Amino acid sequence: MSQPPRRIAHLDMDAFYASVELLRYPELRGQAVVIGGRSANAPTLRADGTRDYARLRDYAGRGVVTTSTYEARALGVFSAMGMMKAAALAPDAILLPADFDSYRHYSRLFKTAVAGIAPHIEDRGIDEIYIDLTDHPDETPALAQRIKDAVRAATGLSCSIGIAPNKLLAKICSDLEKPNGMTLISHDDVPTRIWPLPVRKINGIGPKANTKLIALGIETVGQLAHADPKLLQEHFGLNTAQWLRDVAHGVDTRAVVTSSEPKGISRETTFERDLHAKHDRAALSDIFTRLCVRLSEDLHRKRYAGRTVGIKLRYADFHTVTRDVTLPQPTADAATIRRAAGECLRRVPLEQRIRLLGVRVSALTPIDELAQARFPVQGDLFEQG
DNA sequence: TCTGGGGTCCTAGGACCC
DNA sequence: TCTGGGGTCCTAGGACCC
Repeated sequence: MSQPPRRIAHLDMDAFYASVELLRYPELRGQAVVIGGRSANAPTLRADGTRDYARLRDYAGRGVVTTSTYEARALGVFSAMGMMKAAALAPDAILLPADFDSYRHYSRLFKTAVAGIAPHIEDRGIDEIYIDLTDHPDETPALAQRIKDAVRAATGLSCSIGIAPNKLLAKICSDLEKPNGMTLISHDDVPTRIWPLPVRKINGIGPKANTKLIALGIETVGQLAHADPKLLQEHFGLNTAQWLRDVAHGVDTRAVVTSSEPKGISRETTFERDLHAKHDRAALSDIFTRLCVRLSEDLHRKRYAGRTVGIKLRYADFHTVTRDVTLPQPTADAATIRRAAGECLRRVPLEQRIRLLGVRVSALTPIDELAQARFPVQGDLFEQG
């Protein structure tokens, strides 16, 4: 029994953070604008009422580009690029600090607007969603346009939509005609529309796999589709090789998942300058404690407790280590997290300077479920004793 | 001019239990 | 006196995504 093809949309907001900033500062429209860095760069108001914006060239210190306008991208400035490199490429670009509260606000607005039309939504972060339109009565192009119009009406922002028989293809499609794009493909379009694309366009093929594939002479999705299965298996293992072949043929059976529980909650920070465990002991200890307190606050706000407490350390040479410990009972308490994380820290080499410290709680349980389970659990303990 | 912060999933080895 | 497989939990690291 073959299923009728599904109708899956991927909706991606166009240059989301930068576009939200342009709503607030419309005079910047058409200019190269970069969001990122540490938050000392907010525009200041001059006496005559005009704004004084920081320029990328004025930036000094650590940090990466969070996002940029299409004008900045034309100058070679993209997400995740180091700020100093971006400043070398586009010294005159406007620099704005990220304002995540504002982005979350617009995120809620656009998701609510879509849900009013098609409620079967999978959240994929602040600026993108999958929508299962299979059971929606409307015709596809009109429906996609309706969704785009609703997002625009709710936020003033444009988005790009890809609609395809599965999430893999919908995701690739939403990127094909950005910004303000709408791309519909069927499975039959895979050879003409997908095979010419570089393998890196596939969600799940990152920098490492890309480099390996290119070394094997595989640059396009079509070449991947026709690659020798044994060759792929030798270099990627059985599971990944099978997955690579499936995605190259546009095959993806993953469902649109409308709700999920978080697996872990974490806080981390990269220092302004690298710190040494002995030399900067007090400063490090202070940062460590503050991370634990903020993590505890996050856990309480989201109503989760976790049994596994872990740390992450990044050394000056960027080498990263993690340690974790599992407690007998879930916790959200700052002092308990701090103690457990402190134990983890003692199991890690501390000769080299450190650039990043992080704390994480995983193996989560909702606090409300915990409250109901607590008494029976303690009863069991008493019976043993 | 070195590379943020928040996540998910996968792999792999060892402990431990049946 | 040595030897099974399977299952689950814990820990560490890595790739990847937004």
